Amino acid sequence: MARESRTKYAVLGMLNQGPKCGYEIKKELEKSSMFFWNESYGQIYPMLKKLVANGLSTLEVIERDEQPDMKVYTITDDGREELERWLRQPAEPHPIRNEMLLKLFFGASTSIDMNIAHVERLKDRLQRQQENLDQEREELIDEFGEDDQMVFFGLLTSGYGQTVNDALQKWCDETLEKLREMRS
Amino acid sequence: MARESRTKYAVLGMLNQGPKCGYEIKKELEKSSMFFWNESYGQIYPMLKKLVANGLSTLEVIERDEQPDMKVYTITDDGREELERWLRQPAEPHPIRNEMLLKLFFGASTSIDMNIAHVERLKDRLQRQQENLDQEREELIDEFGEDDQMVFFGLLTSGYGQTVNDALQKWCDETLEKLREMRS
DNA sequence: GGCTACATGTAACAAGTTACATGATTTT
DNA sequence: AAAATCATGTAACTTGTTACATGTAGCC
Repeated sequence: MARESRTKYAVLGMLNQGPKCGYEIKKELEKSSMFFWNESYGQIYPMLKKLVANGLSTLEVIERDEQPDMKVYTITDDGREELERWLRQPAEPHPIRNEMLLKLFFGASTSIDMNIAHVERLKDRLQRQQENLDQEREELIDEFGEDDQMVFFGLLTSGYGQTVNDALQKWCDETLEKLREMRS
Repeated sequence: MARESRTKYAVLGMLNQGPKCGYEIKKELEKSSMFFWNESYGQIYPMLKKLVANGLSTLEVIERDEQPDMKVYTITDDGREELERWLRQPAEPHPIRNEMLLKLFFGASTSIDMNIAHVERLKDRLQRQQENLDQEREELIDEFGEDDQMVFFGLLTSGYGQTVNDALQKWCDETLEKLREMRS
């Protein structure tokens, strides 16, 4: 996609939290509290190499016997500057694709039960996400305390997720009711 | 992206609402009430050609003097079957990328005012979207009435948007308050 | 014995955006 | 006179996913 990639900033931002290897970055992004971003290994590893080539990160190779080398990346001052420059820029809204809503929108072409099933699956996913979000919020506070700068912002984005999650669970319930009414 | 494309079903679904040309499909998808999906011309036009080649749509060329031909596509029974087969399949959650939240998450690396500006821009966008959503909901009901099958499902997806929009406006207000407290 | 976690990477491929080309008509 | 809307399309390009390759260590 010709849309300019944000992978660089996602990775720089992660490294700015502290030195990490590619695997750790991926693990972080897979947490429920990072619901708003994702990157694949196919993006992360080449980007890390590129960051070092451009002086935005340094690399320390940790050799471990019998296990593959671990590559720990550390952000440089230039890297931090690049990150901060991006942070000052307004965010561009990314186009959305929600398959569940697309199916529901065309729902007149299938049975009510099919539509109900789509909404129920969403509700299940929301409930699981909510539990994970709650758990990770607690872990975050336990580990760093509430006054930590990073925790403060983590709680803001986590709160966004919780807000949307709550609202959507209600929408699911209301929608399921309307669909069940339709059926009878 | 190796992830299987849903463009085919988005286009088929649109054609199922009635015969349309590529331009009209794009216009429909640009409406605020279609916030949950997007396609570019670069996807739509080649897909329409492919649908005809696969017998999922027929094509009628309307010649107009001095203006370029208009190509009106009509879904076939095979196309309708293909759409219905997809509607019966569970929806896969699409990965999300929200640049604004990524910036806020890394917010400790910039000034509070920058973070406030990000949230304020989101709030503006939400307000505009809300107005459009309200307007389009009214137009939909005025044009087809509340009992129409298509309208029923359109109102469900529109309601999803309104629910999230409401919740997010509240989140913006709360977040702005927290950020302003931080500043002092 | 098999599964999961740890750890790095790449190549092939698919998907999707943007910019361009073309040109009439309608609105501002 | 300029800008937007109507209308079709493609080529170049970027982005991003998936599948694969490789191997250890620890757990059930």
